[in-house]
Amino acid sequence: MNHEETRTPSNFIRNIIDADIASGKHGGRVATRFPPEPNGYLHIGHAKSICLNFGIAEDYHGTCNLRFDDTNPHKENAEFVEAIKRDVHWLGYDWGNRLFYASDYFEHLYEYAVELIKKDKAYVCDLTPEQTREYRGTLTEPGRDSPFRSRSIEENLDLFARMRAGEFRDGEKILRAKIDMAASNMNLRDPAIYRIRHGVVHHQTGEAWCIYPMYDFTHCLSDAIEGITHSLCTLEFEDHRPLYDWFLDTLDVEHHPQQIEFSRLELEYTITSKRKLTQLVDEGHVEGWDDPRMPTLAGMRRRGYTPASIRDFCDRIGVTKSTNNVEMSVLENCVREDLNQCAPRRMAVLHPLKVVIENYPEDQCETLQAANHPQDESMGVRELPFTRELYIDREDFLEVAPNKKFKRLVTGGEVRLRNAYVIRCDEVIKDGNGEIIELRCSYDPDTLSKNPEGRKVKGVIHWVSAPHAVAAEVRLYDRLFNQPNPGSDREGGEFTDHLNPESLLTLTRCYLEPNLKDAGPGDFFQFEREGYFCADPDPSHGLPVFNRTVTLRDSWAKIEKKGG
RNA sequence: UGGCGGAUCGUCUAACGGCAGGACAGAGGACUCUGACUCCUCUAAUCUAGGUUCGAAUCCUAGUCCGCCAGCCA
Repeated sequence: MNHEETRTPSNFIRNIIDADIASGKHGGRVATRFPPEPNGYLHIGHAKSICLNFGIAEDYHGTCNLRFDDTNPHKENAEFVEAIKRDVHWLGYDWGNRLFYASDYFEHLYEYAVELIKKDKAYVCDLTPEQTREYRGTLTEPGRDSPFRSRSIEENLDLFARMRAGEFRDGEKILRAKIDMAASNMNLRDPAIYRIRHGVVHHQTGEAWCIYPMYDFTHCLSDAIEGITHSLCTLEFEDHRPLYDWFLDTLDVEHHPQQIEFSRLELEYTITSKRKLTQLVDEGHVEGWDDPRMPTLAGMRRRGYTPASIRDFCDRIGVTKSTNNVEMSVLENCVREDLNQCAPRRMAVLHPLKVVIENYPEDQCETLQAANHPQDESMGVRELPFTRELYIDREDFLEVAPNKKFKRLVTGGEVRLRNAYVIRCDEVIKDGNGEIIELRCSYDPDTLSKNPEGRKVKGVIHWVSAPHAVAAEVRLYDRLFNQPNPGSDREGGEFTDHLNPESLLTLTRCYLEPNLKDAGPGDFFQFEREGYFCADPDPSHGLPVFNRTVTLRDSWAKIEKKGG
């Protein structure tokens, strides 16, 4: 196959859609929807669904609605609604004028419920929640009919109207679909479709309602009302499909969308359960929903992940029904690939070690030029001040080379200062504790943008001019959990037991090249030889803060590891 | 012990009865003023057992293992 332009690989859902279009089903129309409940922030798992639904709409010249599944006001709020809209937009998708709320349909849904009652397919039930559970039976035993199952249509109509009017307390009555208490599929054992909820203010409908429809009843009808053709959801709703179809077959609706289920994204070393993410925030294990260690879109944005890299990731992991556990390296590769192309290069010293160039004039300051990108000239150049006193990274100097492969600075050895001169280390200055505090070096004036005569200098290290350096705080992030599957509590432990205590390392004394002084929130860079970083919106103690998005691929670390 | 679903290189995924391919990871090498990037080479898979067929990852039969379901959550 040589369809290089075909970026989006095919999958079983697209195959179904292709077949539907070929057969003329839905008149060849494609309409999807992304239906989050506004009870938390969007995470990487939602990104998979967003890319799937909006991606299909784009490729098939169809539509994709953003619909808030807001039928449980108890857990939802307007802050989440706004955050979700912001994150979908940030990811690069636009719902145009197709923003909906399930609550837009509350009146319509109520009428459908009345229709169900009139068809003798729903009844008001007075059983307590405990009794309902007892009557439901178990996985292996059938349930028993509720004693209220045989109420007359007239009585049900009256009772349901009075439920709406607020005549009954929470839990006193529910409206149930009349299906089959002996069904092997538990969802069909007369599921609840309306419950009573007093005293909650719904973020959209306020106090207009005291009864709220359940998911199963709401979702299929919302899809039908919006003319959705393919209703894509995750695997745990597979058992609900017969119920989805039952409502649409029983009621008089114009469209009957097709529900198709795919497997949830599982990512190594992370969790994507909303309950658990909420717990991380509430218990203060992280700083908030947008903590750069969170797998939320808000967190990933703050961490420096680009929308393009997340979309690319979603393309690469594919869509199937099989259980999966995607390696972190796939995600990391996606950001590196994107950032490598578009991130300007800068120099930043994370663990400063003072270097004095003894043969460089004390009052001299040269302005050197450096490319913003080694492969992309269009990104231009920047200026770098070079002076007698510099900082290099402590990790780039060792008194004695540990092995022949070590290319950095050693006592008496030479190294190239990136974009500048070759220097030699002549003397090591230590404090009373034997700690190295300064290096005395000399430079070769004849090595600016050319190789030294008669010898080879293999190593190149980064540096900043001491008097020009911008002090900054740099935060190095590592995985939030130290277990590949922190969410699967096999041994009955809490998932928080697997939190990585070293997920955040804050460096408070870093020195950046002066060009970084004007970086604005969200600006991203490659700090050469260190990784990709982006400017955090909140300064710390007056210092600019940079977050490490991801390290560079590091083959030296592998060599070191093997050698040690 | 009920119902529904799943199983292909280490990981993710392709194949629609006809050469098991790609990506990530891993190994080796080339290049390099980033131990980055790029380039080249290599390693590596059809859950098991039968059957149908000229030919099976794909169809059939019987197993095995894994996931989901007993909210007035979604």
